[in-house]
Amino acid sequence: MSKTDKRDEVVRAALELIAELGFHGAPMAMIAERAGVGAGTIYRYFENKDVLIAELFREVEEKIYADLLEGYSTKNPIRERFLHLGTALLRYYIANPLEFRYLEQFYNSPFGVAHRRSKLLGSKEGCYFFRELFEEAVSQQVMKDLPLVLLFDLAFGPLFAAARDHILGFVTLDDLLIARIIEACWDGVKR
Amino acid sequence: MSKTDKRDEVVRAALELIAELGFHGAPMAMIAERAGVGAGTIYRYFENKDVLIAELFREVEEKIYADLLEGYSTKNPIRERFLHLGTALLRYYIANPLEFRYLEQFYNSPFGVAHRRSKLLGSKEGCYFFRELFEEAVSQQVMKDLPLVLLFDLAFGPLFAAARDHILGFVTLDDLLIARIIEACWDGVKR
Amino acid sequence: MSKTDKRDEVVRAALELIAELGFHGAPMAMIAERAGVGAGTIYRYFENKDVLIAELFREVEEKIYADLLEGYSTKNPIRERFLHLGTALLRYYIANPLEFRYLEQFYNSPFGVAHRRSKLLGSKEGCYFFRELFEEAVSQQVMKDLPLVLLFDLAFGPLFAAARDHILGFVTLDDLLIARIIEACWDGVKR
Amino acid sequence: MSKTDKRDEVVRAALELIAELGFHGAPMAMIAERAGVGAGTIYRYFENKDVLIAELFREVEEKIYADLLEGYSTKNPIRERFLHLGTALLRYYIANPLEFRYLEQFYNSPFGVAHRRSKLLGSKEGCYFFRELFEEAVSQQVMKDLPLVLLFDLAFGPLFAAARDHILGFVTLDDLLIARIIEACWDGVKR
DNA sequence: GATGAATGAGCGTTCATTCAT
DNA sequence: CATGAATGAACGCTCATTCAT
Repeated sequence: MSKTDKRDEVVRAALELIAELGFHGAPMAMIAERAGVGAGTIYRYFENKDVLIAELFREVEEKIYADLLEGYSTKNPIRERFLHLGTALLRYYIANPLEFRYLEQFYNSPFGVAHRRSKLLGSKEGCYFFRELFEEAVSQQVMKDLPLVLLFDLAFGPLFAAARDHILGFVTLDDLLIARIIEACWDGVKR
Repeated sequence: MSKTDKRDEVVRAALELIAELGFHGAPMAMIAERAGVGAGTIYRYFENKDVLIAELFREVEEKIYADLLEGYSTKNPIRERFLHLGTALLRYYIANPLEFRYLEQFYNSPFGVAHRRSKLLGSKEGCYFFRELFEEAVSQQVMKDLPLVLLFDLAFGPLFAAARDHILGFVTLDDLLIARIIEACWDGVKR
Repeated sequence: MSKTDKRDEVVRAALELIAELGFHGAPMAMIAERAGVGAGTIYRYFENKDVLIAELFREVEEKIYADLLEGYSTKNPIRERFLHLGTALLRYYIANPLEFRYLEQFYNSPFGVAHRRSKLLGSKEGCYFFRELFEEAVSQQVMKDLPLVLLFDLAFGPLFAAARDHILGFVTLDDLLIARIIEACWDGVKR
Repeated sequence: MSKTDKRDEVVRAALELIAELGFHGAPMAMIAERAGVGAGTIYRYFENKDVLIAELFREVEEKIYADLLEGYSTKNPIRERFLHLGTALLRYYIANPLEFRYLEQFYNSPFGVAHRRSKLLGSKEGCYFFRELFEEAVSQQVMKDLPLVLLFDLAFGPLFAAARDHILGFVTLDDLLIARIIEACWDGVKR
């Protein structure tokens, strides 16, 4: 097993266990066991548990952004771009329920609040395209004239909630439902 | 201090501390101290910490439902009823940030998932009026023809997100903004 | 067993084990076991291991100072007072080898250095009578005109070393030898 | 880097780090890094950490003895020889504070006790000249008629203490003070 | 009933040592 | 030979829960 393999196993195990059990339900020893490594090994790759959690978040976020941008073009009309991003995001969550539940854990924690704060205040790149799209949409009077934060809430609040309900088995989202949900999100933000 | 007083003090202390510090940041001993009772006393009223957490949730939920129903009449038009409930809920969250943050903690935990499951599958009363309203709205073709769960997501996802952003200081919601958010939620669910 | 009893048991166990095995050879769990209490119990009385170590030092020091001052009078001639203190100190160490070895551990550690520093710079009371005696002796030209620190080194360096050698069994100190050692210490500092 | 070079680098690094941080503050990995070798490499030269510690002590001691004997002649008068050795030793400590602090760590540890025991009981060579000098001094009635161990304590206890206080910055020893300290040590042991 | 001292399993983390490369 | 990634026992410490008072 190569060096990178061990690291990846730790990341995978942490994702699985934290998604299932939460940060506090997933002790380092359990993560190590699931990863098939010694407890001390984790600390070769991650300074401590917090760093592991933050790094795992970064990796998940990166994967998602890469996925969202596939086939995304700023030349398309705003509505189309919105539908593209929304659909891709919801699909991604549904296809990767562990990652989704991990994100839930992360956002709902001191890490998440700090992250959200720095993303809003500073110019945390990565999701620049969301901000770009929404600012353009507002300036062109295609979206409601509301603070960006609230537009995000209107657009992604339902999306996140729907993904969760699908993953928990409260509803089963097929292509049609996905499309209708994203349309409804658009209805919420559009002028 | 009467028996009921002690119990209430424990509930209040638990709400404050868990809202501020999370379940894991609020040890029983700390709750006891804040409540002004002995650590063992909590166990006279609540079998264990999980039960305290669940019971506290029940009380918060009850208070909220009572608040929402003030001035609510099933005789009013559907849209008006929706706006009433949404506005009241958002206002409640903003006015009671500790309770809101407690709910966040609760929903984002194994408790929350179990609770949501039992509410959807069984017919957990309490929020019957939401279900009534939405079912009526769907059957009268005023709302989109989507599963109830998704309509809830569309309606309350943004609301919850907006409340969180206000409480975290990312935006400041005044009466006008609140009205516009609830209108936007309506845009999301309406046909 | 009363509250104080447990605390005392912890102190006694810590003294024994640290004296025998050093700070690092005496884990908290071992101290707890020797004291006949649970591991967590120690933390009711001492915030952490460092505090336990420091507090234990304080108690030992206090006991020693009390012992030294028995029968000590500043009205006696300087030489007599010196012999009194030196003899009492050496006797104390010999009679309380665990405490002596604990002090050794303590002085030879970051704690000890910090303590020594604050004692020399600030006016850490407790051993004021040593300083008083030596300063008086210097000003009356009975002791060598050297910095106080060095006079302490000349007086107590041999004393400490002799106590250690007795405790380790390299020599057996009886009353006569004790007297001759203290005389020799006096020879070292006297003018 | 030759085999011997690596070994020497390990010894040097261990000296530095243990002197600064103590045995427990200087992990093998840290020593390896400072020495510029792999962690496993240390174990080629030293069976384990204890052996490294003991070996390092032996080397330091050897260096010191070599230094002391420079210009030392058994033909000189006893007092002069005493002053020579004492002065050279104190100067050595002051000029090599890392080695001094290492010795402190070593003496104050199970190693030190064992070493001292074997040196007194067996006839650990190396410092034979100290023993020779003192035995001669006693038999010629120049030194007090005390067990050898105690004479060592009287002579070197203050010396060691003074070196420590200089290194910790509690006093600054210049040539004059050094001379006076060694004189005072002589006062302590002389008849 | 009410208390809070006591408990000990369990946590995150370290580090001397090993061994495949 | 030399390496350093891997190990896992052991550490200091926390906290939900119990129970003698």
